[in-house]
Amino acid sequence: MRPKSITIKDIAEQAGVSVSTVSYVLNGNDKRVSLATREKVLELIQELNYRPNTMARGMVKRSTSTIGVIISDVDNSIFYSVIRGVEEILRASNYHLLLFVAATPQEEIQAIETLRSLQVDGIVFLSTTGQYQNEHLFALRDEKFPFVVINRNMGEAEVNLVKLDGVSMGKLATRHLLQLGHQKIATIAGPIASQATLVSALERHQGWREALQEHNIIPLPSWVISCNYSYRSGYGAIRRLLNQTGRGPNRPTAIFIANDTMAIGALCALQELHIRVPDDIAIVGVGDPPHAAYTAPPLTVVSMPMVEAGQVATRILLEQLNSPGDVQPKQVSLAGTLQIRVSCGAKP
Amino acid sequence: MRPKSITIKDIAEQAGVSVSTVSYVLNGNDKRVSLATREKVLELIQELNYRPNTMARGMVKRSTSTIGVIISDVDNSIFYSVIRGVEEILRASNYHLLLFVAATPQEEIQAIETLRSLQVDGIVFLSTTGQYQNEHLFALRDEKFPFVVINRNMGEAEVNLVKLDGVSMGKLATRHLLQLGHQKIATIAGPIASQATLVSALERHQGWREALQEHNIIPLPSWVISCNYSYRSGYGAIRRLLNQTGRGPNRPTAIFIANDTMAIGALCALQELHIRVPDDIAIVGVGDPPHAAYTAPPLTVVSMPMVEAGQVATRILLEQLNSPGDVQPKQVSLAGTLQIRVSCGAKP
DNA sequence: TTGAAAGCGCTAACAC
DNA sequence: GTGTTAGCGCTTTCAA
Repeated sequence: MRPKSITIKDIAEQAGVSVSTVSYVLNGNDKRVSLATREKVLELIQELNYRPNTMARGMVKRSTSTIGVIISDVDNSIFYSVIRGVEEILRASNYHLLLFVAATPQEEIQAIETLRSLQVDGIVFLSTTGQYQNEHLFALRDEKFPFVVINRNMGEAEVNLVKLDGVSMGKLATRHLLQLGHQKIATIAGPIASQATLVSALERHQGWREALQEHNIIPLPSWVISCNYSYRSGYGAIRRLLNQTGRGPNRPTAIFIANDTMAIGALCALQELHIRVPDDIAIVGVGDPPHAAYTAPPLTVVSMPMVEAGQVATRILLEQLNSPGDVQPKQVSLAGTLQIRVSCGAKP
Repeated sequence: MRPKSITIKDIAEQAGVSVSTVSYVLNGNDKRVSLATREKVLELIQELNYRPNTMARGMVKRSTSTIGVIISDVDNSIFYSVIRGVEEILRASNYHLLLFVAATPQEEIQAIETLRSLQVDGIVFLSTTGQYQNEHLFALRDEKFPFVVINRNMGEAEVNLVKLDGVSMGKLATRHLLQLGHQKIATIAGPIASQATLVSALERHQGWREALQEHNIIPLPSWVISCNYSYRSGYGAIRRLLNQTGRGPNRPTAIFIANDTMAIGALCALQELHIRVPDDIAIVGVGDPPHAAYTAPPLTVVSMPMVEAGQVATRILLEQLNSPGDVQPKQVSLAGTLQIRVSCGAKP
């Protein structure tokens, strides 16, 4: 219980006017108030260092200018990129950001409840990857509670959605390799064949395949190593790949690696085997953590526009909040950008 | 303006009781309410999916169970570590986190105002590094508004403060080198001599010096390169160092580098010069970003307990919030931890 | 141009 | 045990 602070009533009394008058000047209902009173009130506000109580205002306006952000994982550099985007837009619109971390569906449900208790105007969901339960999101939608989802597989559901287009990323990366003259392009894929198949992995893999197709290249089965996005799996993938392809003519001259973590693992394995990158083999990854520029050699990657994802999602949300009637759910797909560094041998 | 939701009044009517009764069961004033009514009320709450309005409650209780976190920079991996710590503790206490980014003093002042308008119960300030204006924090303190500051130079001011002990970090790192038998230990320092001198840099440097002293080693002036914490400066420092020391007996066999970014720059420069790490020269840094484990070779560093910093800060704040009278400001100093990897040649 | 008063959803002192 | 009621700080209709 913090101490009683100075209120609209205080300044009304001191100014010798009614609270409604003060409220008018506070809310820029300027035409209603005479210049004289307005000035007096403004002065008092300054002097007494009055600070409007957003909550009290929120009670009557039934809006807090606050939106909740629920993230599934703090330990991921994509988070702060997204948060940055969200924060930027929110700040520009005088909205505020209530941050929750929810690693499990139960926690997420709890976070939603709490956020709604706190009367947030909307929610942004940010998922890193993985499977999700979505029933509670469908419930939100049915209640017409405004929210938008970033990077989450919602099936065919009609909700506001910002997705990162894995197909185009895989394609972009692979095309780069093709343009550099590579023909035998292997891939270290994410979970595309296990019980824990991920849409992102499937999409990126598909992009690789399509790019090859564009050049009429039929990939050998031995060029594909299916992993699980982890460092270790990327590390191990190199030996598996080399074993499968042998040293003969089937040996790939380049590898498309479906995420950054595996790419760094692969880099390490290659170094241990004294296989030089990019001289002996070219490497391109997906995802651009801050350190990708500082690996040895610096990784060429397709970076994901996470800041933009945060921005777009937030804009969609605010737009909906400021639209009177029902709004059609928006779905936005964001493509990646090639960051040419050293690991493919191209000049940046 | 979101739609009117179901309120305590609704459920009171349906249950045929008064709002206060509902309020009693809501607030666990259980002894007051007969089992029968309580059950009925609880049932209705379930059924109607009633969700208490935290703001309305906050108005009367004059507490929102929300604390603000103001960070100076999103693009920093220490940020999410701290946030994680803060969030953990808050969640465990049923507090909520309102996040603001404020890169300049003006933005910070603005953020504080907004946060107070939002009636947060307290504020955690997280600074990455750099100079700060502190007047507005002193003002906060004078108003007895609860807050705690992480990693910020507050002079002698008596405020809640969590600091990262740079001296012990420098000492820890340098001692490791000494224990490995190094005698000629150079340092790439942060800004210790420029117009933008940083306390953290001074402290870490001091730690280096003290560790050498413990072994009665008098460092040569040529062993010290003063930089600015940036990648580029770390990169450039290597040539400067080598030029200063020459190839003779003064040439150091190890370097203590005052932050991770410079360490990675140095690593890169050394690689280009074909100086092997750790064989030709050992490297130890301060600060442990996620990728330090994946550099070539993996960096041995003194890591800073940022998650813990967030936890400690939050605990201090919550403690103060739950103490009736005035509380003595707490100052906590956190030491680093040695993460032994490859760049010093020691076995992990 | 200004003010009185109702009400936003909830808590808690007090009365019954 | 339960209800009445006075706020918490603010906005906004309606009347003056």
